[in-house]
Order: sequence, then structure tokens, then C-alpha cells
Amino acid sequence: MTPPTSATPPVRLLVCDDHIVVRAGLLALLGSAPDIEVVGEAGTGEEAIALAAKLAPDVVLMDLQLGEGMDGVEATRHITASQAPAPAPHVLVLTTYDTDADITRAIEAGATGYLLKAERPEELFAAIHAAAQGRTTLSPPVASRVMARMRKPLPTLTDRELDILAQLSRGLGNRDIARALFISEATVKTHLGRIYDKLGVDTRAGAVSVAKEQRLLP
Amino acid sequence: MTPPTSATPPVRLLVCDDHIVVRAGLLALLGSAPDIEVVGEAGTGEEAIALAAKLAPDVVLMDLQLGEGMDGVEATRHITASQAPAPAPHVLVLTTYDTDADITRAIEAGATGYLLKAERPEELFAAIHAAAQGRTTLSPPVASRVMARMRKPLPTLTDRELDILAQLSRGLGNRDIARALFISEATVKTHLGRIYDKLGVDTRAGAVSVAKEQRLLP
DNA sequence: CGAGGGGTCAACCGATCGGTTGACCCTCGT
DNA sequence: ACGAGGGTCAACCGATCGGTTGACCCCTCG
Repeated sequence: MTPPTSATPPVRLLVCDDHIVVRAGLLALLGSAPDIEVVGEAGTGEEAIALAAKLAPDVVLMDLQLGEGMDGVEATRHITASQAPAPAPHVLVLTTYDTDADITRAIEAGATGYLLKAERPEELFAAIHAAAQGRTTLSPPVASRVMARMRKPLPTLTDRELDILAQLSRGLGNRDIARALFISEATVKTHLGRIYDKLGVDTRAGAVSVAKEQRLLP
Repeated sequence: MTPPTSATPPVRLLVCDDHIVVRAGLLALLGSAPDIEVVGEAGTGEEAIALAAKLAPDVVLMDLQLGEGMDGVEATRHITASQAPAPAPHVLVLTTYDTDADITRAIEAGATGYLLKAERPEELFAAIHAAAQGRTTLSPPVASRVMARMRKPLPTLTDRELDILAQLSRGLGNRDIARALFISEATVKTHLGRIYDKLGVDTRAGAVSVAKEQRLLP
């Protein structure tokens, strides 16, 4: 594959994961790769953005699940959008989830690659180097989903429909949803009908269930 | 804290986590602890049970989320129940989730400790040594929840109620739930009423939402 | 043996939901 | 400028849900 080019400087990497144990594990693991240099670590999205700007790494290894504050997608958006002096770092997503919603959001946010934590470490090393050069790496299951997505564009819920869904998952009735969103009850029903269609269900309980599984809701 | 006792033999540890990257990270991390010896690694519950019997480690570090097959709780149950020649290993749970349902199930399954992946590595080392001696370690948030549980015994759903909930989350109506479980519609309503009470909601959509958040459903 | 918890069932009521059709008004992009 | 997509609203219907009360059975535990 990639011959060990001792002439090439190591990839400068920033690791972002909210689980300290996992982060420490990644650091220990990546320490064994000679051509990767971890220049910083972050436990929150805010930290990641700040450190990315300060350290100007080649690649940011980003988890999507970041506990309390901003999530990995938002952090990715900020980092890739930065028109700082140095070119914006490439963001390589490393996460547990491979749902359509997560993948789509990460790609839209500007992620260069999308790896699953179930991946083999060698793949991770390779993906980091690929990302440093702006090349995309996708874990097989992720690639499959992306392809399937291209072929049969899955129903995408609109922002408004997500609003409805959020209220629905609170257990509100149509009347209360209408009040919460300052629209009429009739409109709520219309939206719900479309949501049912898109999610392939025909009851509100089913809609909430699918929504939670697809991670469409926070 | 713990003085390096060169006289004590290292703790023999089996690591079980379905995410290869995380597992490799843990191995690399634990390799830096002189008095811990990783004697095996498993990616599934089945593997963990087999290796625990074969290797007879002092401690099994167990993730609850194990992808496809059996989950960590079941694996824990098997391992702690083994009346093998050697004494059953102590199981130390290391996971992301700190919901009441997960904690309760793990403890009931015989786990010796319950750590979160957000914990600091030193805590992990200490907890492994504690577990080797049968002493319990709980992450602070977990300990809090356990205490709260003792004070105000949270509503625990019965098995039957979980059955109802499972059907409910499929979006079934009362009639279909009744048919699926071979009971009358009236009974379904009765159960639903109690479920609402216990979960603090008053609609089916709300019940599904809370259930998914509390991880009461697979 | 009595009490209590879990599971089952019935009948009733009003309120809500699910589904449908048709319509209007925006704001995009070709 | 026109169409398409997204958002809003209305009126109607039958079916279902949510809540209540009361009851019976079985098992376990003290």
C-alpha cells in the first residue's frame, strides 16, 4: 500500500472524543504509528474548534457523540468552514453509529471521511493518512448506505416535520403541538400524515419509535 | 495512591468490547499499567464467555453494548454464574450509558463494578485492581443513581408491561397488541394505564419516547 | 391463612386520532 | 414567468384511544 516514506513529515492529528478512557486509548494506540503525531486532544466540540484554530492540525479525528454541549456535526461544520490563515483541517469522523441521519449530516457538515469504531486499527491509520491528503475513506457499512441512498433517495424529513416530531415525542396531542408551534391543528395533521408516509408507519407511537431508532431526534 | 507493589502478581485481565478500535485503544492504554496483564480480548459475548472459562482471568472488563449477538449483561450473567474449577472472574462493566435500566440489569447480573467510559484512566486502573479483590467501584454518576434508586424506588416495569411496550413501539393499536400477546383488549388498556403511571406520561407516543430514552427497549 | 402483587377481563364514556380532499400562499430555481 | 416544493389551513368521518371502576384468579411471602 503506502510505502513508509521517511521523508514525509508525520500527520499532525487532533483527537476529539468525550470519553476520556476512549481518548486515552486512542492516544496510546496512535502512539504506535510512527507517521502520526497527536498534537492535541479535546473532550468537547468547543475545545475541538479552539484547538483546531490554535494548532492547525492536518486532520481532526472527531466523534459525533459529544455529551453535553455541541455535537460532533456542529463542531465539524465550524472547523471545515474556518477560513483561517492556514487551510481548514480535514475532519475524519470516528463514531459508533451508522444511521442514515448521522452519515448525511456529517457529510453535509464537510467531513472528509466516516469511519466506524468497529473498524480495524490499520484502517484507522490508513484513513488518517488519506484524510490528510483530502482523500475520502468510508467504512464498508457506511459506503453501502451512501450508495443505497443515491439509488433510492430515502425520505428526508423537512425541518418543520422534525419540529412536529419533536413535540410528538413529548407525548403531546395534536392540539398541544399546534399551540407549541403556533399553527393550527389541521396543519399538524397534515404534517403528521406526511411523516407517517416518509417513515413508513401509520401511528404516532410508531413514528416516535422509528424516529428514535434513526436518531432523528436529540 | 497505590504504591507499585512489585511483590504482587499482576491482575490477569480479559477485555470485551465489540469496537475493535476501542479495544485496541484499551489494550494500548492498559499496556502502560505494569501491574495489569491483558491475557485476552473478545469482541462478542460468546467469545468472552469462552475465553473467561479457558483463561480464568481475575477480572473481565465488559462493555454492555455488544452489537449483534448477546449483550454484555447476558455475558456477565453467564460468567459470574460459572461454577468452574477456578472461582468465577469478577466482571467490571465499562460502558457509555448510565441509565437506571442498564445499571440495574448489570448489577443483577452479578457485575462487581460499573464504570463509565468518560472516567479518567487512573480510575479505570484502580477499579480493575479493586475488582480483582472483589471490591466494588462505581463511577460517581452511577453511584448517585444507585443511591437515588434506594431512596425512591423508581417504577420498575414488569415483564408483561415490557411486552406491551415492545408492541406499542411497533406502532400497533390496542387490538393488535391484544392479538399479538393473546390477551384481551381490555387487558392491554389496563397495562397501558400502569405503564403511563410508571413512566410519567399519558400518551402512547410519550411512553415510547421515554422507553427509548431509558433504554427499556432493545 | 391472609395480604399483596401481578395478570387477566368487562363495560362505559368523551376526547382524540387517522385519513381524506381541497385549497391558498410563499419562495425558490429553471 | 412558471412550476415545484414546502408550509399553512379547513371540514368531515369513522375508528381508536385514554380513563375509570370493579372484578376475578393465581402465586408468593410473611
